[in-house]
Amino acid sequence: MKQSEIDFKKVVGKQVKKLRLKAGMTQDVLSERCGIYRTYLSRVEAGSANPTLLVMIALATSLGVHVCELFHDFDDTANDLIATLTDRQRTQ
Amino acid sequence: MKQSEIDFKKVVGKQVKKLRLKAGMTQDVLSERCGIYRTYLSRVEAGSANPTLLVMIALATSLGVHVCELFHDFDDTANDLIATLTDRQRTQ
DNA sequence: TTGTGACTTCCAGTCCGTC
DNA sequence: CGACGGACTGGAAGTCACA
Repeated sequence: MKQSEIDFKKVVGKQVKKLRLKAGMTQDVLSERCGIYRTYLSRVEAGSANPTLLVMIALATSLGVHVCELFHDFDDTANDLIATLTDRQRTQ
Repeated sequence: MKQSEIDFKKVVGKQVKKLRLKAGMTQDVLSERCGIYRTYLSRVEAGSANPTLLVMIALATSLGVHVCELFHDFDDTANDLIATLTDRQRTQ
């Protein structure tokens, strides 16, 4: 697996954790609220899991935020990637 | 499966398709560029697939947009959901 | 060019534990 | 309360034929 992929999962995980703590919830409460398993939520927060679209939507709505919020922090990483790809497009 | 879940996948799929056409790519080109199979991309666009975080990031970067763009259109649906959940929090 | 059915493979997600 | 490990099952993801 590429390094960037690990980063993406880690960034999303950290964001989930941050928002969860901000909302004053335990993993137990949040996991129950959005219908996923607590141990799996733990993996998501740790950045070792690769959650699906529906899981992320469930997390976002249970946290009371828009899905975009989960991706908020890797703007820089993402923009770098986009720049690289745009570059590649231009030069080929 | 709940109706709302189908909607979410459909909305994301439509957004991918819209952005792909806007970039003037065929499914074949986009799928190759982000390393997923064309027929699977077709299912994602149709809203029948439930893509993972890494797939969506690959799609977004290959399309040259931020991941948030993929969720752009279901602001209303999402906000309704959040409102419902916030309500539930308040009343329990 | 794209959509879909059918099939396989492997990981997302569940459930049990321990520390 | 949360991290982590392992074993298991269903579904994400990969592949091809065909319309």
